[in-house]
Amino acid sequence: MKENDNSTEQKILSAAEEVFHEKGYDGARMQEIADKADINKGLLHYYFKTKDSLFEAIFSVAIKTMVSKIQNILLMEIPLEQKMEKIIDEYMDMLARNSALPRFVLNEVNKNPDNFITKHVNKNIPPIFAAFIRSVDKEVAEGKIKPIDPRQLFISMISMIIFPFIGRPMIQIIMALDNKEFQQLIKERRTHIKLFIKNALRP
Amino acid sequence: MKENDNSTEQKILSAAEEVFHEKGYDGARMQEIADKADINKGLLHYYFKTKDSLFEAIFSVAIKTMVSKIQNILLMEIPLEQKMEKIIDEYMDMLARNSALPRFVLNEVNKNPDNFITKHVNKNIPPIFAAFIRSVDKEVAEGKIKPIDPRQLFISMISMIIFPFIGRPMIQIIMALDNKEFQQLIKERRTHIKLFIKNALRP
DNA sequence: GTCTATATCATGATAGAC
DNA sequence: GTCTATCATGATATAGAC
Repeated sequence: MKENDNSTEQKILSAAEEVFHEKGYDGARMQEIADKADINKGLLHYYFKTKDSLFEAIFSVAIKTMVSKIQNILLMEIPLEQKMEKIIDEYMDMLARNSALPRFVLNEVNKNPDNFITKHVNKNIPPIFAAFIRSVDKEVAEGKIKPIDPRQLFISMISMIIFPFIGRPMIQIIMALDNKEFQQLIKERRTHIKLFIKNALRP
Repeated sequence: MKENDNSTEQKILSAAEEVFHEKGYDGARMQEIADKADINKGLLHYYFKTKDSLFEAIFSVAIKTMVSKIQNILLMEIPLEQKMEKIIDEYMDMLARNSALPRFVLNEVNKNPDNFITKHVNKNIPPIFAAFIRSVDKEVAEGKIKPIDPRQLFISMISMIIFPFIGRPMIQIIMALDNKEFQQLIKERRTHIKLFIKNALRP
């Protein structure tokens, strides 16, 4: 990193990340970002001419955080079960540190899928996923796991990992959990997901 | 229903539902709702004095749609497996008809959990969920299913049902699916989820 | 680079004619 | 009930002094 972490630009980016992640593009206010960065609106516009340009800076990092980790693990030359366990562990670690991230990204992508594709999508994602399909199909053919649609398996795994962070307040209400109890549940969750998938796949 | 479906109020509510579900509270514009209802802003404010009051009308229906179905099924006196299968079938049917609903509700609840609790939560939800816990524990004790934390099981089931509707554009990109292929995947999904859970739980 | 002041514009909301 | 016209506010963005 050649930038000073306490540089004005860095303060702006940190503040903007916080506000955009929490409130989304529509709910975010340039004034609030300026306040949180401890500068005034004029200076904020000096660094980022428009709200859009500031948003793009935040969003591109967010989308990268969301996809690159999975992408890297999918590319590793390790057995399927280890691959899935690694995704579960590392993705849940990342989400525990950035719990507002998935809601933010999924929302903004939904609001403007085309912009998302043209500006932010890595063209070699589908081939990487195709490799996942092949490795599942191979294990099925070898009788190591029960027959299953690899796409459904992948969606189920991702769903079980991400959803609790999006549905948190609802889950807490339904199950009458305070914050500490919810944290504990999340902590235990990676073990649950691994075992759940393993059991579902056993022949 | 004693109301005329083509009454002005009904046209407003339909338009508002569409706009709020799609864009959320912050992104929704009274002008767009008026346009979609084919009236002008003045008349819109005559029926609903503030944006907030109109939002509340839409949100209270949305939250009810999200929770009442599960609630009703959980109250039925049927075996656990049937209960879960019924939730999967009926919830996926409902979401297929209202695909923007979960993102909308989860987002707004997240933005203001307290308001959600005080205004919209049915106080007897936690007891209903406690009954689900008991029925899972019972089946575990009888050796009919593998030992499992009922809360994790419930979260996993709900995650697998709801997430695809929230993560749709991302899933389509990663898997390179067009709209028709995605619809087909969703159609097959209920079978997948039922079998996946059944397999995971078999002793 | 940083600040204050201001322009510009969009949006929610109201007033009043019909 | 329905419309047009208008207000008041607040948000993005710019201009210009230091």
